[in-house]
Amino acid sequence: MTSDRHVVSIGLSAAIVAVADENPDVLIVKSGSDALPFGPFDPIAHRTLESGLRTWVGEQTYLELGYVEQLYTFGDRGRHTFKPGEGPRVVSVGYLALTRPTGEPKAPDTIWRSWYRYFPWEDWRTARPAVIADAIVPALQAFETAADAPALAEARRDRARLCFGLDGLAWDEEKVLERYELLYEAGLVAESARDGRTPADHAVRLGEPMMFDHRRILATAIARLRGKMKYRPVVFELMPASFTLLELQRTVEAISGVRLHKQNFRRLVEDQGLVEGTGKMSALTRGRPAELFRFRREVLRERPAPGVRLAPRRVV
Amino acid sequence: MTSDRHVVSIGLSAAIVAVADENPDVLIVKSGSDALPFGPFDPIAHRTLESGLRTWVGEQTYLELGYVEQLYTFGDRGRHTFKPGEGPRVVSVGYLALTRPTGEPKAPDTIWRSWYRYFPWEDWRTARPAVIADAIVPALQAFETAADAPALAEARRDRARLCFGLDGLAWDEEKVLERYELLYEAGLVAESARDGRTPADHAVRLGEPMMFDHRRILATAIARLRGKMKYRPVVFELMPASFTLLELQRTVEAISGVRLHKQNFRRLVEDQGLVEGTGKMSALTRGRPAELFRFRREVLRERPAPGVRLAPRRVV
DNA sequence: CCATTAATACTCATTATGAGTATATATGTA
DNA sequence: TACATATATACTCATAATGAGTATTAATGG
Repeated sequence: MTSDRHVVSIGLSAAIVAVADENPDVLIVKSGSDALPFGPFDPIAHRTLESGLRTWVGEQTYLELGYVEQLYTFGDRGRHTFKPGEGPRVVSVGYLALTRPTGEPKAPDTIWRSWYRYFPWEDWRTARPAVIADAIVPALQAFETAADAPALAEARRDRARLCFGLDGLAWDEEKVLERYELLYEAGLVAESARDGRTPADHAVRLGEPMMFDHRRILATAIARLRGKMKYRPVVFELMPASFTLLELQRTVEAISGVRLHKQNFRRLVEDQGLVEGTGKMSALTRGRPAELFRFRREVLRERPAPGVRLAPRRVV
Repeated sequence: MTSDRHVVSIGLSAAIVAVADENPDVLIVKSGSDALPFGPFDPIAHRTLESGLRTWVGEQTYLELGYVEQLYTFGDRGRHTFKPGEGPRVVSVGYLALTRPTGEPKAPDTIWRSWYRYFPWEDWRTARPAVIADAIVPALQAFETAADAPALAEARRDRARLCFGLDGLAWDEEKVLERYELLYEAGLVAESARDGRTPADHAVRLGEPMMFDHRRILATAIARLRGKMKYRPVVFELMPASFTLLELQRTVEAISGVRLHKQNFRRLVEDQGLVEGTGKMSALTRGRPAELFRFRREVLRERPAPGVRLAPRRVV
């Protein structure tokens, strides 16, 4: 049934995320270009893919992973650098893992980096990122014009509008992967030329590139986390045992990339029973001291889909 | 980097779904026990996993797949029947595919079957399925009692409550996989004993079993479709070019397994701009003739997340 | 003392949702 | 023909959820 021509090897990659100082950090291995921690799956040693991942991530990064979620399995030829003849084809399984901030990583050549370094157009917390109007919109317009059929041009135009919220359409913070794939197809990220998809003479190189298809995996991870957060209390995997409501809000904002309405956020989070006051006060604030809250685990037993639905603030 | 001990072979399985006569049918291959169409991924012939899937599904079932979505990659040892020594370990990638009803399948040993045959507890359209009160609740109670620690017993109790909507909790039609996994762990499905997870002398064998981990893949497919339908117009992949609003509603109900409030469903679907009237009337109804509608493709360019959010009917 | 910063408590309009009622238009049959 | 039955479609109405504030309180640093 399974002859030799069918064998592949499986690579496991993890987007390991922590939020520190209001930045959504991802663990990066510096090996030439930036890479996600990754390693081969050993079918003899490990019963499941996830246990394989946990093991070598532990060995390689000295991190104990808490929350782990499988994202997607990528098998595209041409988006992985292993050349034909160098052994079996690699199929990569991407994972999202959450952890609390740890300070400097203990493993060599490993650092925490804000994911907005790789996706500068995704951070709308202070303002609409300038790169959108300055570089993305004109480049996508050129991509539209370069289409060899009117229907294709229109389709490209529609994609651009929906992905980047043009012509008054709303910005959808969950469309991270759609945006990256559009930029990839339009030849606006370095990986696109590297994979031979577009000529190497393009001028626009948006965001920091990553090794193999790791930026695509990271885009998938961000999108999944932004969505999941709204109906599962996963943010608390990133928080310390007690925190102020503003700290919680800043964490949600760091991930979603948008600012929220403070009073409504508080109402939401309390009415849903996601947190409970500890009675203690935070000492480290500037204004009026805030109460420290903790995650109410019981919410998992009460509500079918408890999460931090976003209550965005009007754009000022 | 990738030595021989790391090679595996990849199996692709597809839950191919069509709705006919108000039944959510899935394409089944009869080969001993019921199986999903599956085949090995050939890394030499195919550029992507999805193109590999489309090719051999086309060859094996004579179906042209329209909508295809990757579900999950399972690598568990012990949930796949291939024994050690029989070649490389198989990692299976599950897919969901949607198609319009085709009548009898053309491929040999292939039939359409309602998915509720495998998940009888998931069909709440006429009433709460009797199997829940008759078999599931008592068996899960026994499973709770059999726990060797009070904390474990309580955790099992909570899972049962949340999964099956006990003690007045709401039924969440999306928790299909959670329910199946709970029944699997509790030894209440045939696969559990087959995999050696539970003693073979258990009396309860809920639903029709499937080969390998195919029932788990199907559970994942149902859950994904039930969720996705609410924010993406995927139902229309299952509908003919024109249809009455009741036909559309019956399709949504077949998938979700719950009855909807007719007037509110109509309001939702029209206000969202998901459909538009064709001006023609349906001839095949019993009561007052209904207008025929068609899917408004433009909705994809207008709304960020158009879908059929469920407006459930009060349980009578 | 007061400007600044943040926390927390309320208010209010608008929209979305759930559950109907009312009426219209077919078919089949007494 | 009249009416029972089955749908389709149009409206209504109360309640809940959401978005956008205003108002008040409590700290710190000159």
